[in-house]
Amino acid sequence: MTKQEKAAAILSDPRNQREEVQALQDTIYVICGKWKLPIINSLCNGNKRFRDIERSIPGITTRMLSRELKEMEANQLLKRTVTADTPVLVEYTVTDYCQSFGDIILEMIKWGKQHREKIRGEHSA
Amino acid sequence: MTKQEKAAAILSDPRNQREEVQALQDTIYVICGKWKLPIINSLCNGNKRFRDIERSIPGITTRMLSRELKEMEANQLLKRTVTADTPVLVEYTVTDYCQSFGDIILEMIKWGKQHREKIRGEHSA
DNA sequence: GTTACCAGTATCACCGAGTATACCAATATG
DNA sequence: CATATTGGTATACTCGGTGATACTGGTAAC
Repeated sequence: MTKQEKAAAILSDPRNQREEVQALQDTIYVICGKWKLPIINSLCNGNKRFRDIERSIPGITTRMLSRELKEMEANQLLKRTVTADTPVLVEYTVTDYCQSFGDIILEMIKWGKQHREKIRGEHSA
Repeated sequence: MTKQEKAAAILSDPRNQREEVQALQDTIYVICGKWKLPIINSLCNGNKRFRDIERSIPGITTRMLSRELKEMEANQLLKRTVTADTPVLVEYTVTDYCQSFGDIILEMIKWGKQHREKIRGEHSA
């Protein structure tokens, strides 16, 4: 069974749909919002400091970054570490738990690029 | 190169960050929203007619269904077919392209289930 | 001719996510 | 001293996704 066949099978099996849709909506709930995945992506790119993350995500405001970081920390998707030296240094890192998102992020990046190409190609055609 | 290595390589390449954020946000935009997945679910369950889909999704309004169907058609996630007979018959079906979303959906289902387990485990612990 | 179904549109309104902008306390540099 | 950076908060605002409700134009059965 190929991945595609498996996908097709799951998508067309009525008996599992409720559970599948529930799991999907759980995942969507966790990642929804405009900035959570870009933030995870930025952290995975090696950014740890608040301003570094902010600069690495075009268009985000300090307010939204602050809010999202707080919420994601509460959801155990990332860890906030303060080194008590002066000047105070704050570092954000993704948790192991968050790393399990890696596969999804890659698939979504892949799909997003393909999609952009596809839609653009057909508009110009 | 393993999947993990590939992931690490992609996630740690700073040059592609803007493009990746864009791709991510595109994908998020396409699947987020309250009704898109339930609609795909309904279509996969065999519903094709507007009123059938509407009835199969508790709480959706004709307005939202209409809007979402239009948008998803524009994103080529589904196809709208009109048989010109009287009375006019309109049928919606998911496209092959929508099936290409399968990989992401599978990853998200997998993660959602894991997440549910994790949360449950921690609350009972 | 009244009621009901189909495939939608049209208006009005709410509300929360997201934006813009300014500000704060601390540290550092010159 | 002035200015800049870090790690954020506070306040006010906008905007679009969503909801509620009503309506249209056609077909059809009773």
